[in-house]
Amino acid sequence: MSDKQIPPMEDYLQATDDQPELVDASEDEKQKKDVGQAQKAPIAKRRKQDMQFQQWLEKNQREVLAASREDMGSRLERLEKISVEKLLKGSTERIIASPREYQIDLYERAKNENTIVVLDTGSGKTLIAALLLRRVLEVEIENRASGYMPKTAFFIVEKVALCFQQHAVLTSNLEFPIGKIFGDMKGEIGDPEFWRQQFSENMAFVCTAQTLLSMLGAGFISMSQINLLVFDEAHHTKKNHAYARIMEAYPRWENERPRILGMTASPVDSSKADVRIAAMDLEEMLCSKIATISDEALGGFRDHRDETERTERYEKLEDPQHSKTQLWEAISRCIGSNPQFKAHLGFAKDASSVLGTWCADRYWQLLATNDEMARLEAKTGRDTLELDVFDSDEAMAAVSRTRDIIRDHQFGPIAKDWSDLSSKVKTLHGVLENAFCQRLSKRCIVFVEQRATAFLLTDLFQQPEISIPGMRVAYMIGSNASSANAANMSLKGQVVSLQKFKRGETNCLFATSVAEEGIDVPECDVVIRFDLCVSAIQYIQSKGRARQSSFLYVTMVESNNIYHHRKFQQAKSAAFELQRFCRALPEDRKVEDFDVRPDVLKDCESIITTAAGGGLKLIDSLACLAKWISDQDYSGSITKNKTASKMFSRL
DNA sequence: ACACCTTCAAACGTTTGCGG
DNA sequence: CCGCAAACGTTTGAAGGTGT
Repeated sequence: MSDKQIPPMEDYLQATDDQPELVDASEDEKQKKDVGQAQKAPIAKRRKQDMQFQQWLEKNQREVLAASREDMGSRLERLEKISVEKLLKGSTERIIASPREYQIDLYERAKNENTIVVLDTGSGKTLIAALLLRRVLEVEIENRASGYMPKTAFFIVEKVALCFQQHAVLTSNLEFPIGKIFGDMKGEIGDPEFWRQQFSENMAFVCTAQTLLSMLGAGFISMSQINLLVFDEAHHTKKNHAYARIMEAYPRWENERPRILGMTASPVDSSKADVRIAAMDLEEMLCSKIATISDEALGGFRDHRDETERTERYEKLEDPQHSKTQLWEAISRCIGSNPQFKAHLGFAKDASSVLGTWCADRYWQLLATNDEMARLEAKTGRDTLELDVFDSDEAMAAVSRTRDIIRDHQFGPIAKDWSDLSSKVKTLHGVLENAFCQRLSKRCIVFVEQRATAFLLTDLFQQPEISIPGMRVAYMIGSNASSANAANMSLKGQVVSLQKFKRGETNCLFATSVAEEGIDVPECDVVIRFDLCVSAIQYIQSKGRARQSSFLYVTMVESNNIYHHRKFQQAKSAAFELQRFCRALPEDRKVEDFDVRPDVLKDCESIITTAAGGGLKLIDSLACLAKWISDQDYSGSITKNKTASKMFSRL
């Protein structure tokens, strides 16, 4: 394992010490990777290394220059090539210099007690966290100088992408060394030496919840060594979510405990329970008090806002049973029994109703051109392998027959009168046309429920028959490959398409719920909910997307559908209720010393205490045990965590 | 119960670039 | 010219949440 470590920097720095001032500290990591091969090299080789470094430097500078330029066109093809980290780095500016009054206000409160800050996305939650972090780290430096045990601050996020983003923001705003941890560091994780080094180098970390949890479990760090916990999107703290598990380790009754700052746009995200109870549960879980600000406090920042909220009605949709296309029938006859295609068939049937027959057929066309088809074919072969050979052949033949059907099918253009598009799509087209042609909107986000819908709509609005001048579409969806769908997007793909949207290369984004959290596009001034918005949090979050002075929020509701209307009204009133609750004075809902109800903490007691001092919960103990065994390395028979953990999970 | 969404980690596969 | 290793992408599995 030790031979896989990254070679030390010294060799390299010596070789290039003619230009040390050009070495930006934040680039160290990349450098190490780029020139990691630099070892004890003969002169000639060293010169070559120098040259490579020079080239790398130049390349890097070109990229930085390009990033700072507002020159879209020439960057278009480059964008895909730059690493995720680079992409995010170029887009952050220094924000800490100019805090607003309400931010100072909330910061003061967070300084004195555990707080959950409730603010709309885009109104600078991160800035409050940065202020608090700076303060805590300053105190920490003093403490360390007077000989106290060193402590570390953690900024906990939920997604890897946010980890990059927040790290970029924090490092560009604070002078302190901040590390970044997420699950991608395969070799280093589980190596105590690595962590010791990390802790000595950095005073704060941005990390995903999971990784912090495993660190706590393995005893690399304990709660007593932490001075600050910042939870991004804190409303996730519930049930057995990683946030909640971290909080289980939190010493609730001691004085010397980490300060907590939760940040969220809306403290609850369920629609069934009473919002007040849910919000109080959250306060209990996080041992914190909810704090927010009134509209007046937001002041001029929001006064000139001209919000319009509208509901668009569309004609009742066709029954999926009656709108099936001929192509669908043909394919269904062919592979209807293949479970691999069930999802596709189901979606296509719905699509023919919700989006229109043209889209439904188009779906198959896109599916066939994608590699998806080949994959499904291969999977069909694998799945049926154990069965009868005859069955297997039969299934494979059906798949390839389907391919032929799709290939031979005549895919016409969209009909002139749009009769093969659904009323919903036509309405959406009208709204978008209005937005881009008359309002001259800059950016628009359309939220949909399913990923394939986003994919299809993106394709649809690129068709010449229907496209709107000046509108450039893209889509953004999550990255679960396993769910059988033509549409897919890796983490990098998400970042790239979001960056393009921010920069204006695309100005209309079709997105699933991934985009509801975390992203922040200031220019965005139109938000459309294509599928019904079902819960209060969706309503708040998607409204919070936009913070342009004139801003349009459109919800699409089926006309004469009483259920839709009621659902929407419920979400709206819940959102209103929640707002009122948060703005009530804290005294009205005081949680006395966080007397935690027993049922909230019923299975929190730690059952094992490791030598390193980490309390283990039952849920983590198996993994830990498996790891310990794999560390022992019994003659290579059990070398992988997974093997061991599978063994134990059978017990 | 089920289908849908999300996440992370680990295991594979493929490309690319370098050195012998 | 060939072979190896790093980087990157893809697939799989397990977990969690939500809502009908």
